[in-house]
Amino acid sequence: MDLDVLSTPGHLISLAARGFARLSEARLKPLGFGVGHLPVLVALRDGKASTQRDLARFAKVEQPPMAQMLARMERDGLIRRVPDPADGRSSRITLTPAAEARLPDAIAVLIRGNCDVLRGFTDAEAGLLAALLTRLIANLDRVATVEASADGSGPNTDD
Amino acid sequence: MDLDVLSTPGHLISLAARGFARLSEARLKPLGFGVGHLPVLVALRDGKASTQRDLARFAKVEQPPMAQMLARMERDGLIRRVPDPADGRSSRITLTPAAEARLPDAIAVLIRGNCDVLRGFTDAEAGLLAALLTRLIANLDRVATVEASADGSGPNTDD
DNA sequence: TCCATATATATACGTGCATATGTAAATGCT
DNA sequence: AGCATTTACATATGCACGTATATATATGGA
Repeated sequence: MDLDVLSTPGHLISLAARGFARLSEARLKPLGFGVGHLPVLVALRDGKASTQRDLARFAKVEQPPMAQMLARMERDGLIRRVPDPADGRSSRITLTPAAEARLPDAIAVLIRGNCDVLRGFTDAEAGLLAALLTRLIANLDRVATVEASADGSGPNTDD
Repeated sequence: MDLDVLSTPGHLISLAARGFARLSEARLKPLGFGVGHLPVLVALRDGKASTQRDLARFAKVEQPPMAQMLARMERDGLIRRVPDPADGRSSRITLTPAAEARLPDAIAVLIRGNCDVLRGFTDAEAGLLAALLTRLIANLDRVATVEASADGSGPNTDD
């Protein structure tokens, strides 16, 4: 039961994620993007979100990290923020033309990375991996919800 | 080809890794451990490594992050460092009794997390996921090696 | 209308990871 | 032996992520 811990899906996923992030980061850097930018860029381009809050939800990160990322992306000329005329607390976020122009290349880079990493996989195997991961993520979300409602911060644990 | 990027194994793996890390972090915190500590703890307990360099290699992280983690682990009473009498540059790193005593609980926590996350998976599916991830990681290592030798820092790109 | 609450964002701080670079000890070659 | 190189580690800096908390604007109920 000892070495086993480092052979579990949990640890393998962590290794895979760090490796893939490192690879993608290196390839995206020449384009002026980072790996974490992509959900934001895609959401903005597709109109799936335009506020910090919605972007955080879309990317499944907390609000402060999203705020920091948006600050860096604004600093680097990838996005613009204009105060929302209807809500003094909020800003509408838009892609800059430069970011939009380079986005297809960034997506292509990530697609290529996926192909590289799935070398030797049949289409069925690649699909199976995605399906298994999707189920695992669903379990993760479920467990996170349960833990959150049982961590003492919620008023009713007997829902 | 647009929404697709966020449905690729690369992105799914990233999501799964963050979710699993968050879950494990929350569960390990009461034991005084962090997720990243486990490879170090296991390697030290099993005698797989005892220097900073070997620990970094074992955990597959770079040397500076490992140095920082060891500094925090030493600060938190998980490890001790004694100067290597045979090599003035190096230190031998050992687990403290307290850390060793709590390690089995930490491993149990991670095993449980894996079980939670694999809920609904057959043994065959869990094994398949691990096998696919292992192959993916091998591809990742291969690509990383190729990119490293082609990034301009090497003297000969025509090996 | 006014105040309590909810919401959107900002800030502070800690961790994990990366790269780039500095320092000191060991090693090797002449 | 002496000096260049390699090695082990330390430090500086930056990004991504998390929690905890502050601030400002909306909003809703008495």
